Amino acid sequence: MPELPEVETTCCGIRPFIEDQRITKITVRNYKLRWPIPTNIADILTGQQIHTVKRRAKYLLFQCDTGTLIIHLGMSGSLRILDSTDNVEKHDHVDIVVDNGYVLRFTDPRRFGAILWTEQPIDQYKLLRHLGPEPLSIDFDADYLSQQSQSRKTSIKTFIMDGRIVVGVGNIYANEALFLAGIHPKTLTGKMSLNQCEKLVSAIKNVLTKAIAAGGTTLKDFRKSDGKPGYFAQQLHVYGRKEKPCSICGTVIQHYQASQRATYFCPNCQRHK
DNA sequence: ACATTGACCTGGGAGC
DNA sequence: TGCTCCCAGGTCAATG
Repeated sequence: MPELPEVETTCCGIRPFIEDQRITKITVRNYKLRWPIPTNIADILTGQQIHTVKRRAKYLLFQCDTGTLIIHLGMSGSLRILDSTDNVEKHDHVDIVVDNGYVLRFTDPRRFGAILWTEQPIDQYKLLRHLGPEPLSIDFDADYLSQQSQSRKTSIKTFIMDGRIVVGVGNIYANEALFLAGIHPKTLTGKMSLNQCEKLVSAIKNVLTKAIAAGGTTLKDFRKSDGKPGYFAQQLHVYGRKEKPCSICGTVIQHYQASQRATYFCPNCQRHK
């Protein structure tokens, strides 16, 4: 589910309640996520202080005294701040209680999420080591995208969803960014002009920034840390709009499957070049 | 080295 | 009402 804007929204939402707090209790109700939660996680973390709460790609990173707690929301995960551990529901897998009394609760129906622990420097950790630049950083620009795209042989949509190229762009925002840039999703990366790369980089930064401002996109499961949905779904131009008219030109939005991912585009606004 | 596919899970909606 | 099938925001690991 959550792409960069949803993870960023979560990060900013929980930070004021969690940063600088000490962990007083951890309850794990189900250890089986994408990878098993370390069985000794409560022993390791109880009593440790959380110094910072940060986001890298779609990972949430909690820098503690002796290492980093890593949380990924997978497809259906969310983290909420609660003021008690009451009303535990079916998919509420983990509670982290801190000494101001608040509870950070991890909920994830599909259990594609992950909760891990490492004592390594975080950028050397296996899952983060090969990640590309943050899309909202100055390192992600048209020259970079153009340079990376030359040697590769795949579609531009697959390319911008590859975390080794740029992080945080999932299926929703890949569709939206290509629409905003006027680029057909099947365009081969090697055929991208520098001008197209410029348009695409701006479109990615633009759509992610606006989605963060709206609190992310809630299609189904995503909840902000206060339990409310994000409102960016109202601003989607193509994602999920199969057979509806394009909001710009009225042409019917087309749809196809590409490596098991739904792809949506306007055949008029996004012509093959 | 790169590109593609399968796998991991649950729940909701469509269609019969 | 109930069953079956298909689909969903991610991404690693295995395969070609």
